[in-house]
Amino acid sequence: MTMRQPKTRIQKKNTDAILDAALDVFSRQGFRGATLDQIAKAAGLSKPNLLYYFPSKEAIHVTLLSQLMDLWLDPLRHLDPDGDPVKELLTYVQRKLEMSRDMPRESRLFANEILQGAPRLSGTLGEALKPLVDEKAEIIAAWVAAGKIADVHPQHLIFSIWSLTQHYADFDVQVRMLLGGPEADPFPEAERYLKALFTRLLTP
Amino acid sequence: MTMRQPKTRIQKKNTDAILDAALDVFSRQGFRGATLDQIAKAAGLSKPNLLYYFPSKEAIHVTLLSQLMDLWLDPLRHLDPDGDPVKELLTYVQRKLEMSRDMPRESRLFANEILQGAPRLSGTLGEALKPLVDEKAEIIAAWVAAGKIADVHPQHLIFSIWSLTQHYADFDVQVRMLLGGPEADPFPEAERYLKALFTRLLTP
DNA sequence: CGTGTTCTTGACCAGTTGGTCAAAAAACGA
DNA sequence: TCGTTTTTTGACCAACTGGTCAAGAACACG
Repeated sequence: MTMRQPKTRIQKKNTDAILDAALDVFSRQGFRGATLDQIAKAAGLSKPNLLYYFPSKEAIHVTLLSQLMDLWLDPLRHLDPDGDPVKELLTYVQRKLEMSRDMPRESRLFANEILQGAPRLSGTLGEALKPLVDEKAEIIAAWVAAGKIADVHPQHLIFSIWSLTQHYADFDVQVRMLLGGPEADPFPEAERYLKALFTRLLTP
Repeated sequence: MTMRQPKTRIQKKNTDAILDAALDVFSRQGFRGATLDQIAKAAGLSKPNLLYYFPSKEAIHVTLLSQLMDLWLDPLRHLDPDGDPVKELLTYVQRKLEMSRDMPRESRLFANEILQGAPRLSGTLGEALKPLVDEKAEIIAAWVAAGKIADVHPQHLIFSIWSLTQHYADFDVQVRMLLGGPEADPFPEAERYLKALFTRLLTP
């Protein structure tokens, strides 16, 4: 697997299977807790075959994380300084909540990495995340200054959106248990709750 | 180490050192990612000596978790149905935030366990956590019914308190990076922000 | 077809893992 | 003090870890 760009059908199929399986395993076990055997088994490949497509366990993890960062920050990028402030923020909350519902593994992968001190992510965090958050924090600060939303600390507002939405993915086991069984879907009520919360918080 | 109750000075000192070291390691690496060698080194003991005090790696982890649950739920137990509702809840928020500040390792240990699907905790979760949360959710529901706080979903309110406060421990690396450097203490501003948030959310 | 390339795998390796054990070293108690 | 108990450890083990390699199987294509 020295070639980079030209992917045959087989290459595409297998790298996808590997990354999907690795997402399963890494998101549950963390980097150190995951094993190549688990990933290989989940991908339906042999271990040497994994290492034909990726040079190392770490390479799989890094690939996963860098793909994730883009996806993960996308909703924040869409925060429009010219839109209606409260509506913009509520839309952001909802998008993030949908991501927790539809991509819980990605959320847990990210959480695991941060919990461990972000050893493989601190670079990206400073280069991709920080500038974006700074930029959006300024927009929020401008909204506050203009009296269009209530007086809130921009960064902490962003933290609260992240924590409240990602909680439903990362602590999913706990949430479902406390709401009385795995059959019930927590998300419709979560959406209502968060919408009310941020409406009351932000409306001037 | 067959005797259970009668702890000599040495036993107390060493089991404490082991549990403290294990908390460090488990909270960062998760159960599978942690090794007995890491724990032993951090505790200043040899690996066989660890296993003189605890029968297995899992036993150390289980001991930590069961000790933690008690501590962790303590602030919620203090929620007083006869107190002033908003004040009671704000006090709970503040206690939880203080725990994130003063016991971040415990918070991360818990987060790690839940992230992994709570394999070693699902029992305790159902037996200790669920009844307590059910009880306190009823108190909150009664406050809502009496019009003493705004109309919020009790369980989701509790989730939001947990997620918002624990975020400052679990995602500490990210928080500090985005606030501009590890030197600044995020907690004073976090306290102000959360107090305002829950005041606006709960005041009828 | 045939042949060159891509893909797959069984066997293997060195380092690490959780855990054992017997014997030595400390600490204790009379 | 000396014998007993508690504590500590070096040597060791089988299972597992990430990773290698050479050889075979499947595929592409003229």
